[in-house]
Amino acid sequence: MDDKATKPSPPVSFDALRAAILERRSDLPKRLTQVAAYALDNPDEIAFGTAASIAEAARVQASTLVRFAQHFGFDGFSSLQRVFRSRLREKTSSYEERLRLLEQDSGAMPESMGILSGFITAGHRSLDALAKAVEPEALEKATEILAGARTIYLIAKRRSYPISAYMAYAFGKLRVPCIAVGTASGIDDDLLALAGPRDAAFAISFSPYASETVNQARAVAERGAPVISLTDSAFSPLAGLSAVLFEVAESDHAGFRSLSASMAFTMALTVGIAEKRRLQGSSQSQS
Amino acid sequence: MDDKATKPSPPVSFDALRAAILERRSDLPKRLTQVAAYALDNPDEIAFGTAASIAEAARVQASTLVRFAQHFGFDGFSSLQRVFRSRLREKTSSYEERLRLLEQDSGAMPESMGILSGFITAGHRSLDALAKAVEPEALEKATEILAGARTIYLIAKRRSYPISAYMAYAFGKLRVPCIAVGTASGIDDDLLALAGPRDAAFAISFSPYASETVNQARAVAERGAPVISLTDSAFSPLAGLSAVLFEVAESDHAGFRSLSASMAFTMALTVGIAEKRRLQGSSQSQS
DNA sequence: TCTAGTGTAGAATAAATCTTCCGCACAATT
DNA sequence: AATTGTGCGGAAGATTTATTCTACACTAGA
Repeated sequence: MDDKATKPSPPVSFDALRAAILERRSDLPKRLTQVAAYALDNPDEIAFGTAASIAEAARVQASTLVRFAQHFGFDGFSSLQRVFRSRLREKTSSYEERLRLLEQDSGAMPESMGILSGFITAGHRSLDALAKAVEPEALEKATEILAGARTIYLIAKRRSYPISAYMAYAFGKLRVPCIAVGTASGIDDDLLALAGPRDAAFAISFSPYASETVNQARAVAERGAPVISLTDSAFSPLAGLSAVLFEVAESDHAGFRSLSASMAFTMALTVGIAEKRRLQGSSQSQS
Repeated sequence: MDDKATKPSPPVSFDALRAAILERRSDLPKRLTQVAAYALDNPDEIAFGTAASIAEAARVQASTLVRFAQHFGFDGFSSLQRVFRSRLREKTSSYEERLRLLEQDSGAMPESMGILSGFITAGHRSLDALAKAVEPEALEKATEILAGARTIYLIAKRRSYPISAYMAYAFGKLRVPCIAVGTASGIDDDLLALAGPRDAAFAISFSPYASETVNQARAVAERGAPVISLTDSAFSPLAGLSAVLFEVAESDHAGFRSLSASMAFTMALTVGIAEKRRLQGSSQSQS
């Protein structure tokens, strides 16, 4: 009995399971075949539903589902369901797997390397999330607004400051007029007083939000200049006053974030703006 | 009692729920805000996890999740979870496809999105290269040297400056004494004159190498402080004077680099240093 | 036709999960 | 400074959910 019940092979990946099902499909009992067909046709249902609901949908008994799972070496239905869920999770992130290898043998490597691989993983994840989160229309609109601005005001403090610093550097190289607010000495308010409807601002603020950033962004907005914001949550206080808001959730490692995705995003924005200005600049004679 | 508990509006679509959360976020109690933020930032977790696991991840009590759900008119947590799950069903397989479509017919998508996906790709590549390029021994040694230093001098100009700015920020948070050289006004040389064998420096320079960075790094090295360097080529002028040299080739898109990998690397170094100092600090009584 | 064996359904059991409730703490208001 | 109200945490209770078990039905072979 035990040589039948004890399967040495509980497939861990969805693909492996799928292959196993297809292989043994022909010599499976009637109801189990039924389950197999349903499982392959409606994997999402299996992932989300309860045993009862799935059983009903597949016109089987709940216990049949358990038997099905056990036939393939699983502990029970729940274990099988886990495979179906993980499939949905990792639908987009093939990096997860690749980097899990790195994380695994982190026992052998020095701690510092473990930390590094953690940040690399977080970076990959962040970039994936970035790709998903950004709406093309929003990005296009933001680029347009900022490209059309006379002067671009960069507002960022603390953790976000390095990003604006890099933007300022790049804008300088690209000959796009911009002013980084809050670099030093309290002349910020005087600088912001120059802003008008023909200008625009780009504000960056991550979670603990610096009140100064918000205040300055608001000041600019009140002077009629559209504000484009980059933040890490829709809860950001910048949400209310922004013409366009980008939400980029930067993954963290051990509580620290590496700005990898934010950097990629802002560079794209920066280059996009410069590109658009180059095209506009030839027709409109605003040197 | 019933007019408070009986909300007429249990949002059925995820978007409606999201909107409702955003609208009422400001007048939500503390923990409920916490849940709201977590929910919007990690919708997948809510869809898959159990109340207990989600509660733990969001640092809340399980009962708070139920209260949260009820605040928005749901029957209980399960009803709310159903909304999150339905979202996943719809969006399933639309993410990656969308990006792939964008990459394929880049004529159809706005140019700005094409630039973004280019930078994202470059970022992934950079991170992969980083994982391969860094020698665990070198990283460990660098961490050790910098952790043992009395003061860490950060030397970076131009394109590298944002990186050192972020390091300075992180070091400040972690209470690691450091000095960012070259912030403003030409007192750099005076600052560097304070460096000695018990200190250490971290220099970053990418091509075209700023001569000032090299000079300052050399000055520190000559005063006996070991220099750790991050650069993009073994031919960097920093190569000769560095105790440890890291070579990280950042992929570019259209000639611009996004610092994604450099950021990940320096954050790993920063956190590694802080971690090591924390361990050392308990034995050595250097407050 | 009878018998042995395997598969299935449904109920009972066990486990996990969600929900409710109550005491406490904190904050705002008088 | 006292008081009232609201929010929170934790544990007990209720419900849903998965699993096991037993009796029955069907098929195949003699």
